[in-house]
Amino acid sequence: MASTKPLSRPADADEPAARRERRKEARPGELLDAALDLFVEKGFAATRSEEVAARAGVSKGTLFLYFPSKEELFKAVVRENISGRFGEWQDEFEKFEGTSAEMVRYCMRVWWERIGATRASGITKLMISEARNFPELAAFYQQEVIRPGTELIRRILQRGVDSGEFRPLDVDNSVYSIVAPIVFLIMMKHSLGPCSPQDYQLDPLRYIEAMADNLLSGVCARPAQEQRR
Amino acid sequence: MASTKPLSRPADADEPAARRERRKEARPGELLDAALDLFVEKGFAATRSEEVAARAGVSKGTLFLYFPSKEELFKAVVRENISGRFGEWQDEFEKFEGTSAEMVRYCMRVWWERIGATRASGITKLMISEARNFPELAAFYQQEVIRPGTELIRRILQRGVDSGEFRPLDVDNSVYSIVAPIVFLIMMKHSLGPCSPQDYQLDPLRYIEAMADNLLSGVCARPAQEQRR
Amino acid sequence: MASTKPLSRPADADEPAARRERRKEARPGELLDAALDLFVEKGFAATRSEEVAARAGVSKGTLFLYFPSKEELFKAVVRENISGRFGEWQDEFEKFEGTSAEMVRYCMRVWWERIGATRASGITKLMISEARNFPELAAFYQQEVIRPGTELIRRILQRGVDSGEFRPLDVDNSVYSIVAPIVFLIMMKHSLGPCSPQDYQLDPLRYIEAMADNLLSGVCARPAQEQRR
Amino acid sequence: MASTKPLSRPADADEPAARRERRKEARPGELLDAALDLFVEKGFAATRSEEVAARAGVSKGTLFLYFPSKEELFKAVVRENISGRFGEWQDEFEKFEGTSAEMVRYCMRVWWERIGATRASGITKLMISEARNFPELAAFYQQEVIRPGTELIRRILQRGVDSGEFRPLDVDNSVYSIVAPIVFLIMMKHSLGPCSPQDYQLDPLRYIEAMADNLLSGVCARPAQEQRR
DNA sequence: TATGAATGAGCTTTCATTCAT
DNA sequence: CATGAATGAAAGCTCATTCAT
Repeated sequence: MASTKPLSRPADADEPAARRERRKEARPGELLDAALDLFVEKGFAATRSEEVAARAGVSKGTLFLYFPSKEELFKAVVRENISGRFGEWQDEFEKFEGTSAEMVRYCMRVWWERIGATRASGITKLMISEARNFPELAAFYQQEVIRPGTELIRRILQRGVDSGEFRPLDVDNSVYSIVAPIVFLIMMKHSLGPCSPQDYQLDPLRYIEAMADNLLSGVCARPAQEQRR
Repeated sequence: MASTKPLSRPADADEPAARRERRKEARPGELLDAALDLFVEKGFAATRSEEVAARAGVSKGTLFLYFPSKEELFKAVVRENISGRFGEWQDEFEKFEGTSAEMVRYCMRVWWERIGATRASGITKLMISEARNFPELAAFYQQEVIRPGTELIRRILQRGVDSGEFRPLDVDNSVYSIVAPIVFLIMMKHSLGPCSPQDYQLDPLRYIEAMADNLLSGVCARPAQEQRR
Repeated sequence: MASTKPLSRPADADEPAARRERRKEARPGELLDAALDLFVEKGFAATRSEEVAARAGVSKGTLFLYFPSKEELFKAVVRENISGRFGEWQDEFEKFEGTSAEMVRYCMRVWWERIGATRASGITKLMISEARNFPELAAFYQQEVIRPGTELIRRILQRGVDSGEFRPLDVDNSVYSIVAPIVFLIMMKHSLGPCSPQDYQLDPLRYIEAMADNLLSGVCARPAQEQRR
Repeated sequence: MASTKPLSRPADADEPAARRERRKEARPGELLDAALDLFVEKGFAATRSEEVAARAGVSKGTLFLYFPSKEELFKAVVRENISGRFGEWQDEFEKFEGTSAEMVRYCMRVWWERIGATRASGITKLMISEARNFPELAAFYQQEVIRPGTELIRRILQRGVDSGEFRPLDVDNSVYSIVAPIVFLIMMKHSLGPCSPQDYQLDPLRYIEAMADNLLSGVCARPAQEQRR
């Protein structure tokens, strides 16, 4: 999880010939990867550019060949990792055939698999830690991630309410019943988790299961329950 | 929220005479207050000690008179603001007479009033942002806050399960159905919130209400509902 | 001439008591002195800030305590050394009782004594070397030095022409018959002079004398000459 | 003045065929041209080798193919542009048939046409700005330019004195009555001139005329004047 | 030859920390 | 106790120079 070693370019098969070329094109990506890890781990200010370069396997100077400043590097890291997957998801959910409860479960699981479990999740921690220092970026993140993300979830909930599958909800706020557990999981993964004793580590899949169960069924016992799955 | 002046200790009626001496004794506290605000806002590394001193109304030198280093200042800030209120709360809940559902609601509301709405909430953001840079502090926080906090909540849930008021739960994970919304609210308050447009600001009390509703009753419609409040 | 050693503060009599205080007030001046010498000698870009600090007897950090950047230091050096002496000179010349020829001689000699022979003359070389890199400063220098300087000299010449003591002149250009030798002398003093063999060193007073003689009398022999002095 | 493109060698009729090869041989010259312009404009230290290469239309690497270092490039620029034309001029003046006054005028005009008005004049500014940083070069310049130049002018003056056309002069210093206006004109052209308002721009030919007039006839009115030209 | 990606010494600037007053 | 001038290690960034292609 957020390995501290330079990402080995996968299966670096390198016929000695074209190596230089391939490197050149890979450089920005390798630098962004290294920067993401370090920014997430230590924060923007505490990360030294030289360290980013070193982790990407290049020298200090090379970093500045591709990014004119540490701040621009930060911006690039954020932008790079916010490839709007929301459109794709939107489609997926529009075609979804199951119940809204299934959609909620599916949504949370899929999020974990495609974002939460990957390095991209670090961006969330990054943004939360640095938003006040980079208001323009925070606004960008708000636009590109938060707004479409909450909108997507709002629709899922609204669909359930409209169909009568869900009770009438304060939809605006209920969105966070899905978002908050997800964001919390990321925070654990990237900050306190690595510092916690074994018995406090979360098991992400079970965690998500429980969050979904509680959200859908509530914790209160019910007279007659058909309940989950 | 995050006032820019040292929080005047409440009702500091300031008879002009004794002010100087009182000030002197208040110094460390004023410094810790100023430091908390700044660390929360900008992070540890990006906060300059001179700014802390200035906000506390003293000179740079004075800061180092009370705290031998910026790192020690940070630790003091964290320690100072982790008042183990859990003992007191433990008592409160032990004497609590209502249903477990009421306890959950009460717990969340009380947390908001006594922590969430105050400057102390900044500590959470601080720890999440800086845990990796201060592992000892993270462990301390784990000990003093997370462990007793989750324990407290676990008991509430367990009580409900034992009494049959709650259905059988994955109690370990369900704790986070309460914790996550709370932590998420703090994060919003201290990082993205101040950068967000008006219509994305959370209304804390309604937010908590919705979180509690959803947690207790679930979002799925029920055959016969007596539901909330 | 532009000594390469730190200017020893003269007779540093320093009663041990007030030293810190006195230093503090002297710092900016000492730094400006050091910077002037080095900028004149090596040019702006080739002068390292640390060297300026060292020559002023302080550390690198201290320099930036008084001047926010190397460029601001440069500007301060130029401004500091352009104390508009032209007003004072204007008066002096207005009250001048002798012939216009005497005025020309006096003007050149006085310039040498009060500017040329002092460190202030370095500013001229500095501006000429760096004007293209600091157009705003060049404009400032144009305004504050060149314009009033040429104006002053133009009046002297015009006075001579008006009184019939001088022949009708192309006054606009003739101004440079006085300015050019002066500027040239500075250039020699600050650039090639220190690199030239002994026998090519100018003797400033004789040089000025010759320039004035030639300007006033011309080099061509005259039928009947009362000539110089 | 100081064109921003490599000066195309005159009449480079460019039959498309042979261009490539010719280019190759022209490389060093183009680099020297570009370097001269930039060194004159910005000084040695502030000129980036990449910019020199770019202006010469080649890559950074190519520059170092022809010149082993920036310093060597600088030296080459100076050497290249110090063509000892003095031999040729010497001959010209030896055969000169007119009066010594005419020689002085001719000398100044010719200098302007053949040096002053060309890019070669930049060398003077360059040497004056950088002499202290390149003492060996300064010595070289002294040898190759200053010494023969002043010698040449000294002979002109001495000829006039010997023939009785000029009055007895301090010949050593009087040389600078010719040199100083010339050098001053260059300085204006290359440093403050481009930063000055329109009305402070010199008209070189009139300027030279006035300098020569004043030098030959002096500014003082004469009883009977046969005067100039 | 020519290129331009890569390097790293070196420079400007910052800021935690010290200490004379 | 309190100050703030002074320090210098450390960080961001530049650019002359190298070298694989």
